[in-house]
Amino acid sequence: MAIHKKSAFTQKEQDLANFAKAMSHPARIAILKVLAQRNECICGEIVDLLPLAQSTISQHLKELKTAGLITGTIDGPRSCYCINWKAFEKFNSEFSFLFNKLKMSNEKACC
Amino acid sequence: MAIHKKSAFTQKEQDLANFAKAMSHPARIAILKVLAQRNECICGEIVDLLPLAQSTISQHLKELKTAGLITGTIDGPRSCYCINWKAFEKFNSEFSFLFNKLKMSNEKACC
DNA sequence: TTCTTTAATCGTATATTTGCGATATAAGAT
DNA sequence: ATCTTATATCGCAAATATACGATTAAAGAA
Repeated sequence: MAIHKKSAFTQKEQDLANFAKAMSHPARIAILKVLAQRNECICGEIVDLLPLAQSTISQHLKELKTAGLITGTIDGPRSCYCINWKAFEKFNSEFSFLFNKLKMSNEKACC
Repeated sequence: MAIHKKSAFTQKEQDLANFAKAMSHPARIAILKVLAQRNECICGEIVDLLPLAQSTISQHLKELKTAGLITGTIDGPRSCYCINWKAFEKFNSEFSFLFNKLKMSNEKACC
């Protein structure tokens, strides 16, 4: 394919897509669930909860962090991760704006 | 990696992930936007609106349809696609349930 | 029937993701 | 200083996704 054309779309489209992409793997959904359930920051406990190797979990955490869905601070030999609620609010409102609001005026389905 | 471990997660986690995956590309976000804006079913008009080849658009449409985000009916030599609002409602409620509801009891951030 | 139009599918090249083991890093414990 | 524990990163193999041109299919128009 030579070139990815993602940059040919608007920033909002890319932002929404990136957020969705970060959630596009069940392991990452599961990680977010754990982080959301426990208010306290979690680190390697996730490794015990999920059926994946430590390095793989670490990689998923990195992706979530890069995408801005979670925050993470290094705390000695262990790391601490938390849900970035602000990012979810933003996604939720953008998402709703894009689809729910439009739905209001277009309720009738056609096919 | 040999094996994908997606099946090791719950059905809900997989469903959410699949929905998110369908939206994880700006082209598909853009397609959904077009379908949401025009109440009427769109087909090849999308090809004129997006900077991608016809075959690529068709592939994205297929993915959206397979994931259940849109419906499509063949209408002679042209096809008709529409947003599947029900699927979005379901996603929205699952998503909110997973994160917004939990947020209520865990407002304080930790890191 | 043959031509045209519209959209799906095939084949293929390249990019990205997923996953793991091995290794590196960094701080506390001994 | 050495050992231990917890994470991150590297390197690699396999799976998927992205994109396009070429081809196919299917229905209306000529």
